[in-house]
Amino acid sequence: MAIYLRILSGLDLENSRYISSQELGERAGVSPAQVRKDLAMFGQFGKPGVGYHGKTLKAELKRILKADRVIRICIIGIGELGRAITRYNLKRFATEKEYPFKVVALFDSDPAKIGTKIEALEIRPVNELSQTAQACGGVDVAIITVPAEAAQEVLDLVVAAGIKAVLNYAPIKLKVPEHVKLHSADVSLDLHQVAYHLE
Amino acid sequence: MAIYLRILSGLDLENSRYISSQELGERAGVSPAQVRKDLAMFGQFGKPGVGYHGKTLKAELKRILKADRVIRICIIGIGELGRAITRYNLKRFATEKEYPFKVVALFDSDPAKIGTKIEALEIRPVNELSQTAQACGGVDVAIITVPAEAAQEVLDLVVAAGIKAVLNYAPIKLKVPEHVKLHSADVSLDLHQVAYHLE
DNA sequence: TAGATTGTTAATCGATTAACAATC
DNA sequence: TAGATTGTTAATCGATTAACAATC
Repeated sequence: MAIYLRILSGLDLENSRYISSQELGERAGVSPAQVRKDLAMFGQFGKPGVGYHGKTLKAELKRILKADRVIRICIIGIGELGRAITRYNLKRFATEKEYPFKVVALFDSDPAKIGTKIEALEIRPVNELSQTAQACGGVDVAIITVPAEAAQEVLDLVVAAGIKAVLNYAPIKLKVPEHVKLHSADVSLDLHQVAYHLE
Repeated sequence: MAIYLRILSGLDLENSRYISSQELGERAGVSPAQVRKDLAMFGQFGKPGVGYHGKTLKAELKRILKADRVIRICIIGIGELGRAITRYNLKRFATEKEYPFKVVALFDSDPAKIGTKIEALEIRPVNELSQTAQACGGVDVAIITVPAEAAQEVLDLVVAAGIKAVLNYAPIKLKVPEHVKLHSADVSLDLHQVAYHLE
């Protein structure tokens, strides 16, 4: 679904712009039938014979993806990768009117880092995650960029703080309770994946 | 497959250590049947009644995943993310005896960056990708961490240089010829994905 | 031998695609 | 009206799981 929103965001949507499942599918790299099925899951947004009204569909997708409001994220583990993701998100949020992800808190366990800042955002101690998240007005999504050894422990803190969605970049398989959504991305697993097709 | 190798690497493999599809599946988060099917694709590595010999299976997996030799990677686009991935890989390669991915070249288009170094590795101009890759002894995998606007152009250079495997971190859908393996990872798409499950 | 676990085949499940009546 | 395209149902495809003979 997110890919459709991105495509619509990248398009010049005059008021009269309609887009067919055919065109949307081509741009997204999926079949027209797939597009129609995906969208039909959430309602009847299309008009037979013309397609989907661009502006309307975009608004609907934003609603469905919760991208019609600010989504508050925190980043835990401010090493190279954490720093990169932090800067990337701060910049996009400041620059792009439509980018809904706002970094609201940073955490690390290293006393030397605590108190230092990235842009205007201070790094806080990870063991105070729950209180800090509360104090800064709530966190929707946590991004974990700590070493593999610390990841499960950190994730448990995240769950305890009541955060319901997590993106994990530590190269390890993590356990979460049913009600928490976890997605893991793993650079070295991806590298193996493509390397496997060599020769 | 890569996940099985990681699990075996994390295990203390005495010579008498055998592991069953049951145990391997539990650790990987897949069914025993799935494990057996995956492994059987590449040969008969198991012994009925006992399971898979740890050391042997690990060696086989390394061979299959091409992880029994150094895999040479280059990183194109040395912004925050490129720098983070570079440092991460340089460090792992230097530290972990078994980590097969060696960063051998860095590229950027910014004249201010060209000639500067990360650790001992100099940043080279991206338009000389082909020659530089050749000169430094060949590149197996390219990692693209340039802005979305430049990604397709850079990928075309990568393909022209004869590189057969690419990891893309730019938030855009790229086109490659059939014979090139492309895998894309996308932080903001992942964020939308988990955010979608909020509430 | 009895118990365990493989590799593989058959059965199940889910996801993708094709097709088409409805309709703009 | 004729042409286009939707939403949905039926058909296809592929992937996962169950089951079991073979065998260590």
